[in-house]
Amino acid sequence: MKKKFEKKELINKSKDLSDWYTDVILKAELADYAPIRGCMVFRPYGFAIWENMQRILDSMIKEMGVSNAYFPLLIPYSLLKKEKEHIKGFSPELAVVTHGGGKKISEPLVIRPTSETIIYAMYSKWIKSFRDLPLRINQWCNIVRWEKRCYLFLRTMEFLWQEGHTCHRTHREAKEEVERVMRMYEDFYKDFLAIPGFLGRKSVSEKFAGACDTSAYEILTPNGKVLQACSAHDLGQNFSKPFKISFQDRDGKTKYVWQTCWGLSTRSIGGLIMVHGDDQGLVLPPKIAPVQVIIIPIFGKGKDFNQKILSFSNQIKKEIEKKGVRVKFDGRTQYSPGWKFNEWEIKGVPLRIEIGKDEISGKFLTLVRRDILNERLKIKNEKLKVKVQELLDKIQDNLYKKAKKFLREHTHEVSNYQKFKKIMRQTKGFISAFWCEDPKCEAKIKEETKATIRCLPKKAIEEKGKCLYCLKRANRKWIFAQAY
RNA sequence: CGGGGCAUGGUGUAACGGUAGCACGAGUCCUUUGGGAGGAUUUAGUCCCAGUUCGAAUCUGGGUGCCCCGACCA
Repeated sequence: MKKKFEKKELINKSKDLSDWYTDVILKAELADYAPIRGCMVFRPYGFAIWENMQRILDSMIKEMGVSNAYFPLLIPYSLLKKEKEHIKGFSPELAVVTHGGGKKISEPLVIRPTSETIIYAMYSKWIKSFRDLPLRINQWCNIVRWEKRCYLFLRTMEFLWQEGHTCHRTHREAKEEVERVMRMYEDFYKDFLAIPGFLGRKSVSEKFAGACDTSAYEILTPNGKVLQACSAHDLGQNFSKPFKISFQDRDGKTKYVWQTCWGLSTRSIGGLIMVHGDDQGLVLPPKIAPVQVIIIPIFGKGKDFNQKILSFSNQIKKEIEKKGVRVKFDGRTQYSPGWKFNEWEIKGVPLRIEIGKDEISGKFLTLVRRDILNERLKIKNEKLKVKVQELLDKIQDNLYKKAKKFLREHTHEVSNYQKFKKIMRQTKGFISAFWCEDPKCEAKIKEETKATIRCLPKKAIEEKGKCLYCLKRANRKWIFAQAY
């Protein structure tokens, strides 16, 4: 049947990803533009996604033994200056407070672009002995970076994230921490957001300002560009020296601590939207969907009849709720069932239950999966509770498999630079290729193809090969892609 | 920040320098409800600041915001 779309018509995802992206965010009521350049408002539905992510990740962080704390939003400029690479990396995007209480203040205060400096100023006070180590703290907060070009969720001037900051007695311990955290992030992305990706180490030119080593999880979006989904940094002693975070070790000697920091931001919501969405709108993985099941009544003639529909729907809702499923009933009478179907499809609710005359008289229910829209499932009433959970699990699983398939189809092994250029011009995606690890080759490749080094995969092995660009000897295959 | 485009009710659009119109939405009432319901009725607008002009949505300058392409970034 031909649909006559008049309201909330979505732009085709495949036709124009970036228009679709903005459109679906506004129409699904995830977010809206704020009256401040580059800033966005998280609307309740969008914020609920973030709250679910926070809840899950927060418990994972705590399970690792890291505690939450909170540090100030404002950072004295002098503190921020202490680590040279760090200030150099961040100074172009700082928001600075110069006036307070109507007067110019003597030392400008910076709104945190990240909290290393303010946190480490405190750490130097708190750490005295090897017995104080490891010190592992996380904070959930907002960040401001004066970005030139903004994009809902993916790049806004203010964003929300968690940042973990740890101090260790040895470099080895710090490195282990980075690995542990990256494993946690990978699990989070795969198991909850259903997003596969590449985990690995950054090249020198791509690492965090002030880190000696950066690890990241890179995910693929439908247009072949990739997103850095989160990262963890081995800071070495780059910060502990200028910030004087030192301790007396067992041997009586004073040593500087070895540090790590790691973060995951609301950018991940942008990735989630892009990876799973389709022409009908959002498709949310059940594990993080604010509403997992939507019940839509199909009213008819007569008060008694509609009352029956209402009470039956309510009974179904309660039954499902008992199993801990997030379920909502849309009893609005001003909209037709068809209108509601479309509405909740845009919002990406994983499972829909329709309740009308057939359901209240029969012994079955009608269910529709968001990831397979053209199929109406008939479920026996008594099997509902089991089936709902089973279907939610299947949807979660299916979304991951689909994304994984797309990732596999868009990951290429390439040894020839001409072919590399051709892929970057056409489908893009991830390219695995030998690189001699000379930044000059890296820069040239970027200039000529827009592809940058995303990471050296964790699973990479030592092999013999030739650099994609200069043909000199190379020992490892790196992952290239065009970044968002 | 460099290059390009755009800005009209809540949304999408129209109007030669001369009456701001249409559709959707929203409000009220009635009839409807298994894939974006219908009728009646009401409602609301030229992004901001200057300038040109008898007269500006329209022309000029500046600002702001959004989109696209570059540089930067989680």
